[in-house]
Amino acid sequence: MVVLSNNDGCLISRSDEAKVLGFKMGEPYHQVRPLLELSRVKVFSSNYALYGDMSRRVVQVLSEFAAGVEVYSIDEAFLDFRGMSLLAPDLQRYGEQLRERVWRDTGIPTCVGIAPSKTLAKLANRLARKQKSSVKMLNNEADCQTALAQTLVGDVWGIGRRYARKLREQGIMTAADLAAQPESWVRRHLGGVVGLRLWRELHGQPCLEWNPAEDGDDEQLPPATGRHSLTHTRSFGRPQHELTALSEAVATFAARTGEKLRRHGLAAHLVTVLLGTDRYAPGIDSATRTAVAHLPIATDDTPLLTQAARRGLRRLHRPGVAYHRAGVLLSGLETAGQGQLYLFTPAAQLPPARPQLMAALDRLNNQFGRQTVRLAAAAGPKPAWEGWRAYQSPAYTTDWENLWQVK
DNA sequence: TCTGGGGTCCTAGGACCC
DNA sequence: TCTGGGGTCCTAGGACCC
Repeated sequence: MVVLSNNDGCLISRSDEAKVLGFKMGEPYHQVRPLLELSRVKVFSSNYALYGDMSRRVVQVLSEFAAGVEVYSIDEAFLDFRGMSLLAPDLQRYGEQLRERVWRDTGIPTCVGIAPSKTLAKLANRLARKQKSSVKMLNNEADCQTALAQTLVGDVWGIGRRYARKLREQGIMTAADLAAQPESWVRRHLGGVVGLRLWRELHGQPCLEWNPAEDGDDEQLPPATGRHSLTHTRSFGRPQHELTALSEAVATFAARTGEKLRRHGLAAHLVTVLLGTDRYAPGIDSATRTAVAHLPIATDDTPLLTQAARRGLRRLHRPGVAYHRAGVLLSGLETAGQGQLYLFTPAAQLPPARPQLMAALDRLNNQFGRQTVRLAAAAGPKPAWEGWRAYQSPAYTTDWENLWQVK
């Protein structure tokens, strides 16, 4: 079985059998499609509503096992065991219990890595998965050394393809080799302070921030370091030239960013529009061009965001150019309703804030489906630029139509 | 017809300011 | 030989993560 990226573009997830058959992560679907059919591999479009909901359920279980849970990605979380008085053997057992509970309540298999730093915990988790032991603990010098020696340098969290190659060229093959380098060398060759943090983390010295889940049924958490930006971008099903179509796309994307903003209780000062040509066309100085609009006061109001985004688009758009991708990026984020007051402009002249209207909009769209109510500037149900999703599985846990079927 | 999307952090050059 | 120094903003790009 394989799962495809948005627009059914690339292979982004593969079962063990598909891996054995030689299908690679990130391979373009259209290139391997005949081979997939020949091998009778089941193909699925990605289904983020389903994954998001299952992820939420797993996190719910995790939060019963530690005071602090940091949701790092859709399928990973850090648990804060500081201050817990469990001794090593009990900690191991605790990890196993956690895993059993997640399995029982969600049917999702997990692995647990326990270590003094995030980077070492990731490394331990990886070994747990490889060694089929499900829980791996690194709580003394000897175990850490063994684990580092068993890990290729490219498999360390924070070492990507480029750094891995560079390190290998220097004869640094394993995480242990990297940890053995002098600090100054690491600082010089591995992106400055970024590399330094990584190196210290490998030595069991926590250097990465603890960012607990913002979630918050009851907030007694440290100040949210929060996110700095929020985007919605899409590749088009086919290239778009016309300002009208692009404008509809950008308005639709702006509305999505507005929804995300309100869900997180944030407001944005800066609205960036991105417009991209064909990334794969040879020779063209392709790439993405951007335009930024500054809002006088931070807002989470969809009409204002849309207006700003469309203004930016008009500045970017060149007639006759084939655009393959567009997006809206919001930055300069702050907590909604806690913004700087405006000194010189009388309140009556400020852009209108319509929290109730936005709340009503979100309620309707949550209840009756995305885009049930939208701005006229946004695109209708089947826009020309929308891509494919040919093999979508049902979102059983979130889609009320499917819930009825299950009944 | 055809190659994902959402993030973070860091660096650099050009245009501009005083 | 020799060209000020300290800023900001904008845009772009490189590295990494999932």
